[in-house]
Amino acid sequence: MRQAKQGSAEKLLKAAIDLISERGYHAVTTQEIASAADLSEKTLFRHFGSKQRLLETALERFRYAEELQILFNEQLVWELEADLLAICRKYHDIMNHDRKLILIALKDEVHIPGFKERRLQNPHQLLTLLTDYFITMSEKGKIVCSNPAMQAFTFMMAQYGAFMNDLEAGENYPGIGLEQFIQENVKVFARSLTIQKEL
Amino acid sequence: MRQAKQGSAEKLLKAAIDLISERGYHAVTTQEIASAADLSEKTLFRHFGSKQRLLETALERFRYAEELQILFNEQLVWELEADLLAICRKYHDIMNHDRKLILIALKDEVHIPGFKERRLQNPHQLLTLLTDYFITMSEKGKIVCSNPAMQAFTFMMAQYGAFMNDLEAGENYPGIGLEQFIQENVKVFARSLTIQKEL
DNA sequence: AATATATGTCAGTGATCACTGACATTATAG
DNA sequence: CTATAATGTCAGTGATCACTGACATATATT
Repeated sequence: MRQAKQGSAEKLLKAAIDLISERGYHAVTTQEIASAADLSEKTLFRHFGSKQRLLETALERFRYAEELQILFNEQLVWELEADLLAICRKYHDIMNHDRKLILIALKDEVHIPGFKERRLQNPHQLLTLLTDYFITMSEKGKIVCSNPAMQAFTFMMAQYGAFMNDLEAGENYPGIGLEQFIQENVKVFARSLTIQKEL
Repeated sequence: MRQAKQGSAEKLLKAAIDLISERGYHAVTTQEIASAADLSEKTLFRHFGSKQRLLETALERFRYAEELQILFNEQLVWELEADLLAICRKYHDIMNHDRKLILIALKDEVHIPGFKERRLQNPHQLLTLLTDYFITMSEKGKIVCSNPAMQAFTFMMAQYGAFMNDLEAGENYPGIGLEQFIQENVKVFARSLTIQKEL
């Protein structure tokens, strides 16, 4: 029955993430989590010892930032619009993967040590990589970029806003989809960075 | 003792907002709220009847969108960069005023009817007003704007992202302040909208 | 002084919840 | 067949929490 144990723990973790991300830690009972996993409450406590420990274990599933590194190391073509598009898509990809965990962190009724730091690792890394990208592009003479760090941040914030908007309510703004937004935003940035300022 | 009653209800509402926005509805007890307001738990229940009703009353404090309307009606000078700056500042002003309520809504462990709608009223209105502004500016020949609604949305998302970033953790990104971000973002947009696309 | 109003104290109720111990069941592995 | 591991059932325990009723107190108005 070894695979049975594995399966049970997984089911419990998934149920916990699903329920807690929707309704919050304190609003979900251990009984509910166990039922959602088709297991008894007893099994939950045998596996994790406490409700808090269950959540902590669940949060360790948070995705790390390697994918982003790979993208920047290998998949860029040094053509502004194409690269920004690729970066955007990877960003939303990663964020969507962690969707429910981000929701839990947002509600954050429970303090889990080190979790906030891990959550922030991705955006921080993206900021660094994007800043370096802008600098290099600037050196290559392909863009005009007076303040790379700030412009990288600005670009990131737009993505973050769109993600949060989508996360919170799905369709707050009828007729405006994420993909459309990404394309428009990339265009705005590309246009702004590829021309001389002449006011 | 009429002003005393007024004062007590206010104190309770403020305490409720403060505590619940920080730790969530279920994590805060009525006892704590009462103590924070320097009143007895009994007084809380005499005023509001239930914990839920207390929160509902507190959330009715949500600011309405008149200020935004006034800004667009009276305070624009039809000069892109100046207007975008003014709009940004007013936006963050309003959002910051509702900061704690937005946090509560984000955690949203309690379903309060009609609250989500009220919360979304502001951004929706801003989107409409900003779109109209872009259209008019385009007609005046002051900007080149192919897709006003989408570009207004894009501009808004950047502001929203920056606000949420600030809301969540204050100083996630050392050395980058909100005001700097606003200025840079306005520049990026202004540059993108004031030139011909020539790719 | 008399009345009304806002608040406090205190002791308690009933519900819920995280968590436990004792014991039974099922399945698998050796 | 037997030992072991995973799960279930059931009946709890102790703590916490929203909420209440009875009664007292303080203050202000008339």
